Amino acid sequence: MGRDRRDTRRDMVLSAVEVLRERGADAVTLDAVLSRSGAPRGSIYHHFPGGRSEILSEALEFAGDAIAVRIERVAEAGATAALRDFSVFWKKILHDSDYTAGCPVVSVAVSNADEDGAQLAGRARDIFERWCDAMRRALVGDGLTPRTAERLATMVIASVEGAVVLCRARRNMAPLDDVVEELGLLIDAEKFLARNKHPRQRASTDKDRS
Amino acid sequence: MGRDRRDTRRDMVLSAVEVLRERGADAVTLDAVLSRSGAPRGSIYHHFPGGRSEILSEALEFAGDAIAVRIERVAEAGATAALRDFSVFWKKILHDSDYTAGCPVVSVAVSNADEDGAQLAGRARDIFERWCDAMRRALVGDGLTPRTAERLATMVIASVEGAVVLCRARRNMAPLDDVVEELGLLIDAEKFLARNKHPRQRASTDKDRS
DNA sequence: GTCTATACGAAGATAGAC
DNA sequence: GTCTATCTTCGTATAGAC
Repeated sequence: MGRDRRDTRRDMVLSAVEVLRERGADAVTLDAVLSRSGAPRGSIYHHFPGGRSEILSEALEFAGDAIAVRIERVAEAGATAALRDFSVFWKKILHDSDYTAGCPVVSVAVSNADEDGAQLAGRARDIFERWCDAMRRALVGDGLTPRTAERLATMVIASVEGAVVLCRARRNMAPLDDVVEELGLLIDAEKFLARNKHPRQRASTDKDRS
Repeated sequence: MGRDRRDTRRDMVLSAVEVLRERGADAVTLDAVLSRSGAPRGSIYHHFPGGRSEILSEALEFAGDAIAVRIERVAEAGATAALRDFSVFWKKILHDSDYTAGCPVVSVAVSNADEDGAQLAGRARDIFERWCDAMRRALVGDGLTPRTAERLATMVIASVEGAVVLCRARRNMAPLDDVVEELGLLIDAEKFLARNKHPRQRASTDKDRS
């Protein structure tokens, strides 16, 4: 339990994250992780007694946590800053990978595999929840009501994640640029409505809630 | 080339679409398609000489085309109607599958597999493009400028697609409800800006375009 | 800790019988 | 058209040597 685990184990997790981003959960095979990380085959069950399942789970956790921490940190600077930082993060991923890499959490969420797939899906849910919550706090700090902030935070995460998928498909940054610009307008609009205390009519009536 | 292909072949494609929605592209195995459709094993290479690759390709095409036609049809009734219809479509998919099914095009886009994966990714791009274009025309019909309409159309597709992913993860409709409501506000805001001819300052300067 | 060897199953694809 | 082998490859996992 010391910290003699350094290179090999960490490299394997990072490689698993890469594969997860580029080719989805099903593509995170032991061979793929080994060839990427250069780790020796004999190290697999030494570092990960749970085998592939454990590697995949840890990769998801690692990647989701890193992004969550990032959002939470910059959220104190306000929603606009958080949105900008979130966007910059994905643009770097997209650019550095030449549009072959996307969001690892989305990858897990859309491949509801069999057995441990349910457990992974649950973790994906928690990670998304954490991202939304950090963004929501940033929006509350900007003066929005809790309910509006929650709705808008979901909008930010959903639209950026969707844009990342579109950017991969189109192999350019246009969708993310478009979404960020519209989100900026939307945040301003919500702030305006909040300042002027105009409880505009909403389309939905808060039914269908969980 | 007649039309004696009826049950078996079509059933296989429909089953492939289901698997694609629920478990991603890699999960579209011949066994999965056969067990779902009930088709006989010997029919595979009779109906699909290209094997698995051909089945997957046709499933993507079939699903993407159906949605494109749907958007294009309702787009004539305006952007708000198109958004509502698009949302209703996904809510039905989510509800009927108990949140186990999502967008088949996203599934393909995030699993950039090796060989024919590149070809599939190209098809996914075309399908997204077609969806965005139909939504863009609806927005132009509502009085928005071409550039604003294009940006907002991308926003609609991206945010709804992202919301579908979040709905699957959370197993409820809240993300989609939130996104649709915010999109309604955004469409109204853009219409207002267009009507009042206020060329507001934009954050981006149209660089980084493809 | 890392290596090799091996077992086992899943999956794609082909050949030939019916 | 459909079925039954069969081949091959790949991926997970284990055992035992070094």
